[in-house]
Amino acid sequence: MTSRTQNIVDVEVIGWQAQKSAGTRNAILESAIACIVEFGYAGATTTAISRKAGLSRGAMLHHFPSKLDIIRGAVEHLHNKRLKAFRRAMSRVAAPTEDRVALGVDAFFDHVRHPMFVAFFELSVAARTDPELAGILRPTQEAFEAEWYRTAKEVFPEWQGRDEQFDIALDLSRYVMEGLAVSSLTHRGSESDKRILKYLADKLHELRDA
Amino acid sequence: MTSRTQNIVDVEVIGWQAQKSAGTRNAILESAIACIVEFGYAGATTTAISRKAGLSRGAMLHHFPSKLDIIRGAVEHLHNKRLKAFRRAMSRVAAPTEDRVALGVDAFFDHVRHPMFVAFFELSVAARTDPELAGILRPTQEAFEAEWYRTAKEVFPEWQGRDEQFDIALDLSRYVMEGLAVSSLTHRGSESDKRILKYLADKLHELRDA
DNA sequence: ATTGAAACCGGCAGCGCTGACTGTTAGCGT
DNA sequence: ACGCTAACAGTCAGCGCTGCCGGTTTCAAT
Repeated sequence: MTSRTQNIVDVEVIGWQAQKSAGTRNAILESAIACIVEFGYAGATTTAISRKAGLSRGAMLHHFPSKLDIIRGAVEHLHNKRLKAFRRAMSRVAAPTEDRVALGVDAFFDHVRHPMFVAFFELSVAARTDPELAGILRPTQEAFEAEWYRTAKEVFPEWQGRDEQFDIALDLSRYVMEGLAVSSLTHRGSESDKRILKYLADKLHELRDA
Repeated sequence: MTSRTQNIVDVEVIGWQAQKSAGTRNAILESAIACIVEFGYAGATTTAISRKAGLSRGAMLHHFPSKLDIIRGAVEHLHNKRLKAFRRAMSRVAAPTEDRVALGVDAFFDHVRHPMFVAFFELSVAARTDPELAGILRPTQEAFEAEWYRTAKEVFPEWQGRDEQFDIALDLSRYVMEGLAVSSLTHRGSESDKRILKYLADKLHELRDA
């Protein structure tokens, strides 16, 4: 109870009441992400975003002067959420369990099936033909990729010294699971996911023990 | 010479001179595909398509009354081209060579790096949030996928009887190479392609000889 | 209580895209 | 030679999206 009160006081001190409309910013960014997932990047218009966020377009443009500002904010927001989710998942994998490889595969597959992945995917595809969006996205993607490699090395120390095999394992995992995810997005969801994931886990074990 | 004259006569008989504007239809469809690759599906406007095709918008709308008609035609056009290219590539793989698996990997990787794949990819992504486009695309995708499985079984008869391994090999190939291709589209081209492709070929050999 | 800033709303103009229209030219059948 | 049809050009209205501006309410500070 004390800490909760303290928390409220903190909020009141740091940001004054009106600042609570940081919640509005948050709602706008969440809405933008939801619209990208639901309507695609081209269909994520400012009208749709403001409506789903529950305020008028004019009010939204008060917080974010232009559409690109919204996108910029949404990318950053997504990046933070994705990093946090990824670290949480990885901390579970890091625990000393019998088969951490299988856990890692499951974790990464969960990540790749999450709506956040869909949003990043849509953004990436749009960025291919939109240099401005590409400029926004590139640093974020590189940051996540670097974090991914770093964390993977950290979580699987037993691979130390077999860099070649480890890199292959990471590439293989990434391509198989991203390919799988993209396939299930564009074509309809497949039925043979389990089979190929089991094969992938087998091969990762081989690469580790070779 | 005779055959050439005969040919001209044939053309004149079957299709009258004005029918040569079937070439115009072809140019429009090629332009549509090029625009999808260059500007993305959302950026492939009728204006851009007509300009790249070298005629006025009004003239283009004479051949294809609506934009969706153009897309329909472009999808069909793409499908035919892709099937032909695929069969040509597979006929080379079918020849009795020392390592047909490696040839197959190379062939499919070429296919996946071809602009046609980019076009289909853009269309697939757009179709995720565009039911009408999805309706156009689905039969085509399924037809190609079916042809892919059929041809693969035909080209690699030595796999006969090991259906389980064969299906895994096909899924693995597809996901790895599509994942690779998509990655090189959205992120920048990677440098470790060769390494993972070599690993893939190794594993395919194992699956064949296991 | 008054003032000022910030959150919010509604409306407006500009722009690009689509689809439909009218007008022009060239080739084919009779 | 004549008329018809089809390929082509150019223009127009309608529509949706973006960005901006004026107006209103709410809240904190003095």
